[in-house]
Amino acid sequence: MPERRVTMADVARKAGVSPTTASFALSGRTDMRISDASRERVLVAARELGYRPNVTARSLRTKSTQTIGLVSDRITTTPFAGDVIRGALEAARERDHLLFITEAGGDREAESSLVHALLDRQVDAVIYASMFTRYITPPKELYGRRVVLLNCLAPGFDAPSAVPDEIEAGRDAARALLAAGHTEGIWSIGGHQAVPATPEGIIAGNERMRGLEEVLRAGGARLDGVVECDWDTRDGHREVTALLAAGHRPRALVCMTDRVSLGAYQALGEAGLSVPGDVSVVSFDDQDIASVLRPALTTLKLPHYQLGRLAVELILGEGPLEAVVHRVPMPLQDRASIGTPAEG
Amino acid sequence: MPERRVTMADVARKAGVSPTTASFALSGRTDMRISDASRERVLVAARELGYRPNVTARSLRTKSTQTIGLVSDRITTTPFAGDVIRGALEAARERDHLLFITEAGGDREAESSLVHALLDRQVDAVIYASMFTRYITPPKELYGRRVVLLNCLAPGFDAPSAVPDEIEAGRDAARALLAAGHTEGIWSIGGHQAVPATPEGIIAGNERMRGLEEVLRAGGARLDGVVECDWDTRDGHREVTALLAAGHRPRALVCMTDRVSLGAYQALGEAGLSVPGDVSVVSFDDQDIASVLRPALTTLKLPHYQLGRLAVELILGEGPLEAVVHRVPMPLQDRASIGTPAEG
DNA sequence: GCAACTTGCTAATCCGATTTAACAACGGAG
DNA sequence: CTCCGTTGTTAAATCGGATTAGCAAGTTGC
Repeated sequence: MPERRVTMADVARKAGVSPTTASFALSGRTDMRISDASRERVLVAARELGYRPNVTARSLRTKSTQTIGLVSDRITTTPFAGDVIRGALEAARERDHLLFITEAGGDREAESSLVHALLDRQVDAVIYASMFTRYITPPKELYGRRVVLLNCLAPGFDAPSAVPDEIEAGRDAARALLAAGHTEGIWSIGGHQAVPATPEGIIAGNERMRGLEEVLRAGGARLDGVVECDWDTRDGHREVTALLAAGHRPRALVCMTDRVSLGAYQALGEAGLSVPGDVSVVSFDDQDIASVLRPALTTLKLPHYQLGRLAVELILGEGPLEAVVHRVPMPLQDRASIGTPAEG
Repeated sequence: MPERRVTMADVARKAGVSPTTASFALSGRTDMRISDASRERVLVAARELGYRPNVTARSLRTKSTQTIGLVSDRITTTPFAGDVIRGALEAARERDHLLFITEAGGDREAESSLVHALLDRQVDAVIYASMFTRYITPPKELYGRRVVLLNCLAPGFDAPSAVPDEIEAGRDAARALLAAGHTEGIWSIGGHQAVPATPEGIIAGNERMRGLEEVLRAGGARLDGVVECDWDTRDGHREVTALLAAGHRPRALVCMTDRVSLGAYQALGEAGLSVPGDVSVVSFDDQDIASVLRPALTTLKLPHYQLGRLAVELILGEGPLEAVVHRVPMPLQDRASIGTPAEG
């Protein structure tokens, strides 16, 4: 049976001082004068009794619970976004904070009620997270609170955002292709996701394409074509198959996700084309499959761990939060799917 | 700025009653006599003021925080185990509870300090979770507390466990093969994981193999061989390649994980063998790739969502927890990788 | 008509800390 | 020998609820 917890009163009694003195000694405040002797006695008593402060009781007075709430749509669900949680968890632990994780499944009402549940428990701050980068409107309960937006943007809402630097990732994809000598026969599979399954999901597509085209153009190259489609394996397979069937002979594919790349690999394989011998592939996201495909996929990694970590670091930083957009680099995972262009 | 929260005292004042009456009216207790008129006035006042009880303050008195802690080694990290979190989250939400998620990375000291951090915050109960099924020793801080073990077993520790029913899964794999007509040329790739990267990680392997062999034998079939190896893509690829090179001609592979299956697919493909025309494949886990491979992989799903949900349901159930092992079924995801045995 | 209940409500206390205000004891200045 | 400031300590209030004990007023019993 969990025996009664040791309270500060127990410590004070054992040390032969008042609870007030014990409190000051334990909190180590210097503005209240406690003799070294008393302080020592309290500390020893606390150690011997295995005293641990009751955070709940403390926070009733201080208002601070050393606790952060994280509200997401479905962030824990997506296969690799667990990294967001891990980054946030580690950063929180380094600072002796705990995280409430919640998931609203995209339901506004659930979102509100979860935020209430968090506020009822006196969380110090809230991280509002999205599964994919998009514009959002935070629930009204969050206005005026200490908030950081993770993987989403809310213009007009006074809070910092942490998002992947998709534009620079697009540029890096182009640079990797140019460096290997690619200047023509370059196709984008997935494009801007202009007709996406998710109407808000256009940030990643637009920004990746913008960076890609900018650097390609500056390097004297260009895109032969952009295939607009959804971003799943099936789409990649279908569209690349169609592309080849239409008589095109691409030298390099820029696939907008690793899942699209997998579909592209399958379609190329079925057509007897090899990667990267016949066709180079560069991708985005760095999901699990990327490193396991044959050949291993060169891709720009979504910095989930860093995003989670940054969100916590921002929220636990000193001073007021400023409505700044923090763009986190997407590192190039340089593997084996880019080669020199195949001969005519 | 977040204006001062509405307290029960505010509600009482507005309703013209004492805080005591307000408390009773709001908590809806029937053992204290409150007139319908007063109750109604309090409820209206609370609604108009948007009153929400301060859970922190309440729990100081009641000891219950409506909060559960989850301690895991690295559960948020593994690609698909986010489902565990989701299951737990949903079950908790249905019961108006919130979850503290923590991750100790396998470090005993970190584990202890996290459990302390949870207890300091007065969590009602703790779920101790493992990434893969294994035997564990819970940190001593958990003894005598309300605990459920998720995906792990601790003989002698007085708490229920929720684990996948690996034995039955092994049986189901065998049944699926038998049903398709396979009786010979059956190989296990991965085996018991008798020399595993993780010395504790033998439960899944042993139990899957046990169920598999039991039903195969009862069905008049048997295993031609068991290839003991680690359970990753690379291992599957290497071992199946070696198997074929040694002149064996398997009709069905039982791969111990989907990653092993992916490796097997690659090796079979390179050898010009087709799935399931030449070789059938049945697998375990049902990771993301399983449904996306070509042909889609028939596999026994690790019931992560159900495990998470069950753990919470157990912990929030009435009465004392009993040290029972709950085996959660692993449903067969019947896809396209099993066919009738190839001729001679 | 008075004791014994019932009904409806509230004052006071508690939970475990933090924090404010005040109070002894002592030393030095004048 | 006072007066004042310093030092070390503590009583009491506070945070926002839950709970216990008790108190008026109205009802019933005989």
